[in-house]
Amino acid sequence: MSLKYAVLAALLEGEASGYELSKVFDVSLANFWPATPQQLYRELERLAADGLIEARTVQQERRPNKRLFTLTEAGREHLNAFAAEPTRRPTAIRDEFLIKIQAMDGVDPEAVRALVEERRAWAVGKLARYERVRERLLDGRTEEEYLRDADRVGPYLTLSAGITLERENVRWCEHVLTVLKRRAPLG
Amino acid sequence: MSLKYAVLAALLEGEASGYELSKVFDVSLANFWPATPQQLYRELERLAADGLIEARTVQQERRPNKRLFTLTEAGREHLNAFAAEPTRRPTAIRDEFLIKIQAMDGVDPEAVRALVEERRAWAVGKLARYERVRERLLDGRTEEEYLRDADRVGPYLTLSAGITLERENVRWCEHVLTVLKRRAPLG
DNA sequence: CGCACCTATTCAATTAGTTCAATAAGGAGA
DNA sequence: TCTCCTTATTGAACTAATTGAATAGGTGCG
Repeated sequence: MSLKYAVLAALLEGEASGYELSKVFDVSLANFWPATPQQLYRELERLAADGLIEARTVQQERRPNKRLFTLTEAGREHLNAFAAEPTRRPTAIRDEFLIKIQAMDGVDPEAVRALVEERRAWAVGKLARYERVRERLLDGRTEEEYLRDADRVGPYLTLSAGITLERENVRWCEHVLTVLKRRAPLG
Repeated sequence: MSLKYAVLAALLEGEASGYELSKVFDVSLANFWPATPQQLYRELERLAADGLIEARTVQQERRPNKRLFTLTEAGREHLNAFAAEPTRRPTAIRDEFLIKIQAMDGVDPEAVRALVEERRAWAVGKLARYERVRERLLDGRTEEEYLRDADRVGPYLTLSAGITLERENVRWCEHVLTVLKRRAPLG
């Protein structure tokens, strides 16, 4: 449903192939709408059929050919209309890890510790990657300057939401680890 | 895939009907694995067929009859085994609103402001509901006492993750609103 | 030289999730 | 009394997402 708009929004950054988008959707940018490569290729076909994006094939000599997609004017308008509408669906979070935490009291504390430690490491890594993207966007300016003067602030604001999320994630994990330590000596 | 375990984990709180679970999955508890009533009823059928939960029908005079489900010993063990395993799937967030923010630079600032304001109000409401659940769980004790002494801390820890999330959500929204105000006079 | 990995895309099958609606009885309020 | 809301569950149809694999040339490593 919204994958459509996630793809259009990703193409605001410029021309991209399905493969490039699948990298972006996997790691950095669109962390608020995950999609597998298969989903993206299908969606790109549909969007092209609807005239919201345009494809051109680029012949490559030492690589498989690729198809690069760009937003059409119709696609841009479609996206803008969507972005101006009130939000229909609330945020949906699916987190296997938190199910495990909910049920942690029936589990060996050492296994729980390992779980939380893994999560923490993962969040730390993601945070570092986000911070690097942030530095690249700011390019020497302060956040205040950037947010006052830049042409586009949307990508920066979603990024800063991601940074906050992962920062709090790390703090939460560390909190849980101290709780586990405090409870351990009793067991 | 994990809906199964989300349901089992929800039943750790005690016997419940499909209807009751659908309320819990909708609002308070399992905010990290949303599910519609239809999904829950289907999943409950499957779990009962697999012997992980047991059903009993309760005749009601002034209401439709309901079927109450409880964890079986097999179900409890199944859940514990799952919770001790390393997490396979990373957190998946699907957020239509953040797609709109990503694309906000092509949109009337007043429409964006309304969007963010709506999101803020929603987060404030959710936070208030979470805080009420928290007070009920703590029941006069301090957090430190609770986390040291309570039989089960899983539900409290997932709740506190939710509280942190919404708190930061509110702060982020307020930040974006000040950014919009600063940029508005220029347009 | 062989193996594994990267780019780049596509197909097929299956499972998961959404949407709409029907049923059925009681309670609340105009 | 008419209508709408709540409890409680079920059915069917549909769309979206996941999984696994196939293809195919190139690069890097030991």
